[in-house]
Amino acid sequence: MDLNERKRKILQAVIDEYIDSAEPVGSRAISKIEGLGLSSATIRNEMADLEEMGYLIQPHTSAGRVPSDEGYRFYVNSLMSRYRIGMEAIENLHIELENRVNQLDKLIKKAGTIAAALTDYTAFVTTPEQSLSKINKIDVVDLSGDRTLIIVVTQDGIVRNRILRLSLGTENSAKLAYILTTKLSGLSGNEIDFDKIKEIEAVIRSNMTLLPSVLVNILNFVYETISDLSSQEIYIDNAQSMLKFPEYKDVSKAREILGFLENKQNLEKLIVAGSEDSDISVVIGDENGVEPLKNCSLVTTEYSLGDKIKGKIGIIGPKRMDYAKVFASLDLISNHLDRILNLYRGSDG
Amino acid sequence: MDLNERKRKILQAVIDEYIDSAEPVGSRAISKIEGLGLSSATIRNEMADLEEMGYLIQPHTSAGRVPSDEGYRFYVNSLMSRYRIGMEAIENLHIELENRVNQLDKLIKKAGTIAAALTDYTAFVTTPEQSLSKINKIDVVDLSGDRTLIIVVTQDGIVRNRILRLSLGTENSAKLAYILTTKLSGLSGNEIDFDKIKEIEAVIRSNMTLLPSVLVNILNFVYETISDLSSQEIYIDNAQSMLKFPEYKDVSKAREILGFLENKQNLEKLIVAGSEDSDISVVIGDENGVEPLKNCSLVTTEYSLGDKIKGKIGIIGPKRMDYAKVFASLDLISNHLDRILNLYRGSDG
DNA sequence: TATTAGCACTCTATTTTAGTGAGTGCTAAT
DNA sequence: ATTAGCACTCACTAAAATAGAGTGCTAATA
Repeated sequence: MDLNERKRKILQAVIDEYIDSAEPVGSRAISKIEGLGLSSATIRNEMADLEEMGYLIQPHTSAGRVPSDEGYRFYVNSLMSRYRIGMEAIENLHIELENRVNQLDKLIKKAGTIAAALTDYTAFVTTPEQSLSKINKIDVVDLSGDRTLIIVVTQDGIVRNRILRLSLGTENSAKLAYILTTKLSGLSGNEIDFDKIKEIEAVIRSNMTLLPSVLVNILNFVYETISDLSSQEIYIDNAQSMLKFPEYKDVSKAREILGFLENKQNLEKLIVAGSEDSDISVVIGDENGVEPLKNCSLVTTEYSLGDKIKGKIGIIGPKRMDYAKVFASLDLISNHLDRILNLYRGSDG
Repeated sequence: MDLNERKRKILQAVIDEYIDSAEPVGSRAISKIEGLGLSSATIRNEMADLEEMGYLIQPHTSAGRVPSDEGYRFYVNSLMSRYRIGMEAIENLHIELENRVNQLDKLIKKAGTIAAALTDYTAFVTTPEQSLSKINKIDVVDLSGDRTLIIVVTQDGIVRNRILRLSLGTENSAKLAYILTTKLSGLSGNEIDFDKIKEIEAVIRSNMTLLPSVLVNILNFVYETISDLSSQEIYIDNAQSMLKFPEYKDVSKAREILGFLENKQNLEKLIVAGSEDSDISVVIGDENGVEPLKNCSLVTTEYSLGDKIKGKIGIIGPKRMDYAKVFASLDLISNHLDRILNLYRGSDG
């Protein structure tokens, strides 16, 4: 069923107003808005229609209207006006991000912080999913105190390391590093399987003398360290901003949400839920399927590092969040991030 | 001024009770406690004395008593009874920490999580302060897309890296790595000064042909990466537990605290404040000098990695926290952490 | 026919009032 | 020195009164 122009305008006005005030919106407030020129009585009739259509909800008989999830959905898809981010903010973003460009993890984290600052909502970022990242080099360093450090470097500049509790000696370490690098470089984490490991084992056997138990130990560690490549971190920023919304003035609700956000597993579930193939994905209320966040919305977008390696950045906030602003901010940041990350890969900067 | 045995018992009872209930404690409640055998009237007299001495406070005329900061201080220093942690919890701790032993950062983080779980308060951990950590090796890796990765490894197994946006080629990278390692290994971050850098510059000049601007760039990056060694991370765990205490049922207060805890600079200030030379340090209320946390207490202890490299682990909670439990938990964890970290350095594990 | 003014009605939120009870300090008795 | 007894204080709660925002419906109007 289609909405005529007037109904659209009214719906938009109601949602805009509700996003601003968090209070049920009455007909009088809408009738006062410039450019409509309708009396409150007319608005009342229209609002009754919009309620019947499922876009608005009346909390109780003598209250104003509040948008339903469908209302928000319609608003996001077809109604809301674009938000323009100030030049100053863009300038700042530029400076802040450029500053960090030489430390990947910190860059990602910073992007989250900026998203939070720009929107004033809770932001999250995931580190890039690196299971497709190709190995560039493996280093083995002999440490003091009978420990050996294994370092895996990918072509994208990701570094992962683990400490092995045994000593190989400098020479053996170097030899091992050479063998591992030769056999594994150019491969991505998920191309390394049991056969590959067996192959490496054979090469090591024929070039070095190691106790079998030590060898198994080493291979295990190498495998684990490579597996680390596909482990994603999720950072949350500005979580406490949730507390400022009247919808969570009930501390127990706030606690539920913050507790949820503090747990990495929960976030993983949530962020998967937020996946869609469009550029920016919006999950409104119940759609995320996560009980504690049923009154929250989730806006997510992707950034990419190289060809296939992608991470996510997004905003979590109350359903009545300022979608336009959030969209604009995420768009800006993810584009910026893409550009910076690709500068890396392109010509010298 | 000294407290007689009876006053001490009463003060302890009042604080124990208040820690439990968060409500002002009345004379009747104390008189009912086993083993004292005093009427409420007597208790009232004693409590009036304790108030005069500054250990208790009466929120208003007809209310019970609440401990003052001095009261807590006395309680912590001389009154409270020891807390015994269950065998099961110790067992768990053991398992959880052993599991992580091969990834230093994650181990530290995990220790914080366990501290939070054990006490049910907010925990923090700092990564070890590494400015005294000696450099073991410096690696230079030529990446795809005209980028070069510089990796610094310390003898303790700390790895720091940065990406440099220019290409040196494989051969030059190897040469550079060799020179840097030779010149810098065995030195700690704060032993590397301008003269040292000049010295390295000369060596590179005479062994490699690089554009002067490129060379400066490289040296800069090496220096920055080494400086990273002394940058400490601070992790917070279970922050949202603050919300469950009645003292923060006012959301705006809770927000103030959580906002404070989310900011790294704030934490740094706070944790410095928590420094004392004793084994476990306790900062009660105002003592920390930080406005938003004036109703919180801070219990901090140190763990050490190697000889001089130390980090901190601690608990933040309401002033009426269960100090005995927190002490016992931190003690347990820091000892455990020390043991694990020293296993690393001692003989094979 | 679409819009609007007017009005009775509904329901929440705020303020007011009264009442309850935990706790105190003081005094006098033990 | 301790305690029973009592008058008094003050926060908290429940109930009652009030205010006010908003609705739906009807009848008048353009």
